[in-house]
Amino acid sequence: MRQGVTSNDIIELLRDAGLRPTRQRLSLAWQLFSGSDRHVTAEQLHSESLGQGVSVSLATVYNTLHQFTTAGLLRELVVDSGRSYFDTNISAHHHLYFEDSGKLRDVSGDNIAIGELPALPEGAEISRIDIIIRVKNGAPAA
Amino acid sequence: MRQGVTSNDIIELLRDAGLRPTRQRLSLAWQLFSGSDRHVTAEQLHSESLGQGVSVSLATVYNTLHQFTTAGLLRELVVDSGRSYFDTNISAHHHLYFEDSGKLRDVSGDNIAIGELPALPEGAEISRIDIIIRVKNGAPAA
DNA sequence: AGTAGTATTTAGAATCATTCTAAAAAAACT
DNA sequence: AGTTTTTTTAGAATGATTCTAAATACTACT
Repeated sequence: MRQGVTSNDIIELLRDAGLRPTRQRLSLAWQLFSGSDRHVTAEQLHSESLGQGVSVSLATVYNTLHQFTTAGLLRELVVDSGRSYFDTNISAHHHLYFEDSGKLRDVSGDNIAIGELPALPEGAEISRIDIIIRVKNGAPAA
Repeated sequence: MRQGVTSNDIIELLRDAGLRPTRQRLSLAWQLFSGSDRHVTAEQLHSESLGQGVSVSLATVYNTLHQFTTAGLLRELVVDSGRSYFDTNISAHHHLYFEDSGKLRDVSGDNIAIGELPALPEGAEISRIDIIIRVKNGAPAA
């Protein structure tokens, strides 16, 4: 998300999503949306909050991440079994996953073309296409 | 995998993987590799075994699935957070995931073209590309 | 501002898939 | 048969996540 985000922008973001601007939601939204795009786990976001002196419970972090996801502000990413990442970049794109470090990096959606798919059953609808390029031996370039 | 698999084929499969043909490995390998391709979870395979009167512990099912995966007989699939699927089809292909039912279906790798990727860091290597097409409202066609 | 009513947060318990542990059982080797 | 090595196992442990029910914070209304 763009730079120069104000706290009013964050309040509005929440209001538009139908979520009351509580202390904890404001703080979490600020962490997620005021800088550049991020990929975070619930645990990460939680300890980041505590580190900044903002007290939020882990349960609230989970609740909030799911609310943001439902509101379309985040995209949930399943990359390895056992933990979920949340991506603040909700535009069409894919991921490079560094297996050694557990880090993720975005890949533009333009680089990948999907050809014809098998016919889907009656009434079925594609909700999303996830592409994960798994990389070993190497950390993401800064 | 092809039809007409004999128990000798299964024994050889295990031997080639450097795994002793124990009662439980034979039984699990038979369930996995004697018919057509499958996508299973550890729990599924475990209760299937019990249902057939073959007693195997859940720990052994997990161990065996991982051994088979390491030996290249299976491919582990992460499709939703919290559980792993194992796919007996190890050729290049992708997946249709039916979110409602949790069922998976193979999609030929030919239908998807990957264009140019961002340069990978020094020494990094692509270990796998996973493509999951998530479908809602609809079960897989028989 | 005060208060009623609803939404949110929270600590801690509960859950679920998975992994670990250390002991028992099975297989292989001599 | 006896010894060594591998495998299996029950049950405990782990770790991420969800649930629960009580406490707290927001909002709207007077």
